[in-house]
Amino acid sequence: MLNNENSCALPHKHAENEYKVINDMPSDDTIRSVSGILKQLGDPSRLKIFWLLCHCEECVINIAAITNMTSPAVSHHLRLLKSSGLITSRREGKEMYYKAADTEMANSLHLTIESIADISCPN
Amino acid sequence: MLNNENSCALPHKHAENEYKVINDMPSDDTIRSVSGILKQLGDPSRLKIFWLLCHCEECVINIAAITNMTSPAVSHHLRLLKSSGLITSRREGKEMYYKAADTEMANSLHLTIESIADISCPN
DNA sequence: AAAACAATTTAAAGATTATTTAATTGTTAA
DNA sequence: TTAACAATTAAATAATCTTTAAATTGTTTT
Repeated sequence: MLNNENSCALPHKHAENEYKVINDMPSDDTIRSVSGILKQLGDPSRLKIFWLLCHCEECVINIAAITNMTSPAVSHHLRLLKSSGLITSRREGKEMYYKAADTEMANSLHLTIESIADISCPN
Repeated sequence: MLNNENSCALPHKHAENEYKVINDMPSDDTIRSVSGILKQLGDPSRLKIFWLLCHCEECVINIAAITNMTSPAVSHHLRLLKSSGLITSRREGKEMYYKAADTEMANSLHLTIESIADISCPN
């Protein structure tokens, strides 16, 4: 058993619970997965797009117009958001419509965003 | 009044509520602020450090040992987390001790992280 | 005061990511 | 089937960020 109180792998011994904490630590895969999701919304352009798509369904050129970005840039971010499972798309004629995914993850992140906005910018 | 139903600034008119949504859109400052916070935890190294510091107080070399990083790298990430207000520090002798800030923001983000981990990695 | 330890800073390298422009694909309407 | 519009892709550039190695600062102990 590694990282227990006897093997004493840590340079210093401080807290009593620190080896228990290390044992409960999320795996690298979990860390990567969670940070991968949060990274999506850590970019202001994508956060703006995601917020918008939480509130209405829109086509690419409208998203570009609303967010002051070019279509290719929007397309790039939409692709990332979609492959993270945060948004979905459908085609109708010439246009692609995007909206926030109807999932626990997307809904939960939407709430988190509003909450952070309230806490950090209490206007 | 810009972006109302008459000025018709959008290339296409789709949803009925889209101009209402645009009017309610968070300011660029708010978007930057929220994405700035989320970006902190969008990096796997910082997420790991923050998770650890949500569960115990630790000194820099222990954090480095636990996360398999060098001290300078840890120091760099600690500085970013601290200037975002997510962690605090205190000196005791030669060592600097870090832990998660006791704020609504830090607590809320901790819950969000655990929630995302549960949703995306249901082990 | 010197030596040892802990942490930070700096500068540079390496890696990743965002944006732009141009070209291309897909769909509809003339 | 050609023209027009919407969206994506590709290549290149620009910008940002992470990590490393070396040097420096701060604190304690001998």
